[in-house]
Amino acid sequence: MTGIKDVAREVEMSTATVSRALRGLPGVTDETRQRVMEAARRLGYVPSPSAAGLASGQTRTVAVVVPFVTRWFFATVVHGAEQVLREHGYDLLLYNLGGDPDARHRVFETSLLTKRVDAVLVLSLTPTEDELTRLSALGRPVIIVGADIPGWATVRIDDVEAAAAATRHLADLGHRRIAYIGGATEGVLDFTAPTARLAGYRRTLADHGLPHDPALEEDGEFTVAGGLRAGRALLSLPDRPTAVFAASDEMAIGVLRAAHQLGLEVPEDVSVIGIDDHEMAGYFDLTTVAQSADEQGRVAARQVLCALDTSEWKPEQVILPTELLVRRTTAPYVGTAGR
Amino acid sequence: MTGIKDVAREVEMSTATVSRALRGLPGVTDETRQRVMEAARRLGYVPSPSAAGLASGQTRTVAVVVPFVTRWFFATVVHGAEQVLREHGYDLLLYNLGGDPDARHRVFETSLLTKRVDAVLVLSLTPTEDELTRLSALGRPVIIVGADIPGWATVRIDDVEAAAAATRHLADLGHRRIAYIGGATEGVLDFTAPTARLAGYRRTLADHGLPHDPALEEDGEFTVAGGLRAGRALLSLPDRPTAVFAASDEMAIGVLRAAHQLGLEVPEDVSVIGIDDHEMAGYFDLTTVAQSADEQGRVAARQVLCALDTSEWKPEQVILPTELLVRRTTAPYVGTAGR
DNA sequence: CTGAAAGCGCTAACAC
DNA sequence: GTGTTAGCGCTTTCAG
Repeated sequence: MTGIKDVAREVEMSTATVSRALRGLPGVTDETRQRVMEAARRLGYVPSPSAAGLASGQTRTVAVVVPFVTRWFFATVVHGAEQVLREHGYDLLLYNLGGDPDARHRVFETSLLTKRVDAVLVLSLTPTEDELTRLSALGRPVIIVGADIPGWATVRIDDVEAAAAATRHLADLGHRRIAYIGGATEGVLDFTAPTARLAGYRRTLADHGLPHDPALEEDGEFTVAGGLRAGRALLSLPDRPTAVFAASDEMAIGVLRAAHQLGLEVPEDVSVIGIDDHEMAGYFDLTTVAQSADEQGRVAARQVLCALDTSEWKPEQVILPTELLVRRTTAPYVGTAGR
Repeated sequence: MTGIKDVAREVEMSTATVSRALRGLPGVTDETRQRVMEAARRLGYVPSPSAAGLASGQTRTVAVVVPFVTRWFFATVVHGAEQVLREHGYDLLLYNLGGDPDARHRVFETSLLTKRVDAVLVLSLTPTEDELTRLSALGRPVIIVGADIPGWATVRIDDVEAAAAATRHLADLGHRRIAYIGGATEGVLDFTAPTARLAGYRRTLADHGLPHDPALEEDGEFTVAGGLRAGRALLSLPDRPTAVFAASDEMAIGVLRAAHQLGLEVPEDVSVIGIDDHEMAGYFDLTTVAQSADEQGRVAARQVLCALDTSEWKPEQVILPTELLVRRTTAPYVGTAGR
């Protein structure tokens, strides 16, 4: 394997100069740099990240901890982050918890992260106190995406407001029995979004003077399957809701399916709205409160890069905008006469 | 940062012994190992992968090159692979091409892979001759998932047979005008699956003595959007097909949507079948030829591990089974009377 | 079973 | 601008 030494010998210079030239550091003549690059290319020089890492203490790698890569939101954030990291020469180490409580434990516990990455991106999880301690112990920038953890650098949307916007849309259409499908507000894999969205829903109901009926709140586990189940339960109610707000598009799609199975028309019999603007939302004409997962990934990655080359970096909370996208699964409430 | 030296000093032994003990190598008394482990834990010792990598030449990291993390199949394969790799102490470096031709070029061209990973997993791409050369030049195990590259280690399904099974199912139901929606058989990101599936479709048509109508073959780009577009085109034909075989569930879902938009009932007016058993397939009652992406990821990861600790490893081609899952989007052809 | 010592390939002060 | 010189923190012969 040809190393930096070989290149140095080839151009009859010291390895230090070669190293500087190759990395684009100042203090090297343009001509020298040219010769070095040329020689490196000719010799087929390939740098050793291990050696560089050992010597410099920087791995040019960032860890991304994700609950489930298979979920649209997470995959998309990873996609966005990878894009800008790669662009800046950083590699992305994927830690997929996959719903396995042990995996989560292992990742944080045995800090495999240490000495392996320059920074960490945590997606949507609410780290426990203990995990936060370990994360700060890393002494490296940590950016949290999709969760609101006070005091930490986060990139997310305003979940309360997103849910409020969805609920408001339904209320403005005249709906009075508005159901909510969310997710567990605690558990092994806990997120802050479910709690915030539920709060936004309830607050809006109150704001509009609408009664709060606990029977209209269901857990849809943030999956299509869960949304289908919850939707079926809700829409089979004797006094069923005329509108359903699902806290994610995947659950909303499940509700659409549930309505179909029960022979209900959307939006004639029931309005449905989600959150996300999932890639499939458009094909279902699903009205939703759009957020850009991609952008959240990119912004988070930029935060990482910024943290990495700003000596005195301080955690920042950035909130990305959401937008109500009215498509065709929501319609004005027309009373029972409309059916 | 406490290193191996600190642990050595603590137990009053050489770093060599500590290293051996920590890695579970033979030639260390049980008692010594106990003391070392204990001391390491107490001191909060964290190994440095860079140092270990530099000294041993092994990074305990495998690269996974994926066309689009956001696509169900790829995300699921990654999920499966990550699971077994992590279990065996390997990290997963994600290279997401994201449809960017430059990205692809960069990943293979500037062999960032070298000296950085112990093995490479390539998902679905058909590497070019040049890329294959570079891959072999790595001198490391390379496993290809979801593509048929003769001479290389691959893990995949029999795409020809999967497509044949789907087509056969439709033909057996009495359909004679069976459309096919696939993907480009060449391009920047080219896969072998589209070609194989098209072949399976055509072959089965011929086997059943059904005419081959080029007008019934559309490109759906393997996305819901593409499937919707292709489905709309196909189902708007004057003499429209009575059944549509989409080479992926995502496209099939697009077709379902197209049918709905055109006011056609599935399966009464048109039968639809896909391939994958995508997580959403069940909710659409989509008949499909199931493949386990998860399992392909796991098997591929096991191949990697095997290759890594078998000195004389030879590439193996493993083909995983598929299964026709008849749900409710396909039905017997009942002639025009049925409409 | 354990230890000594020589690197692995590069970076970073510090000289010149 | 460029060279010299120490390491970075491990693993790995080779001795004992």
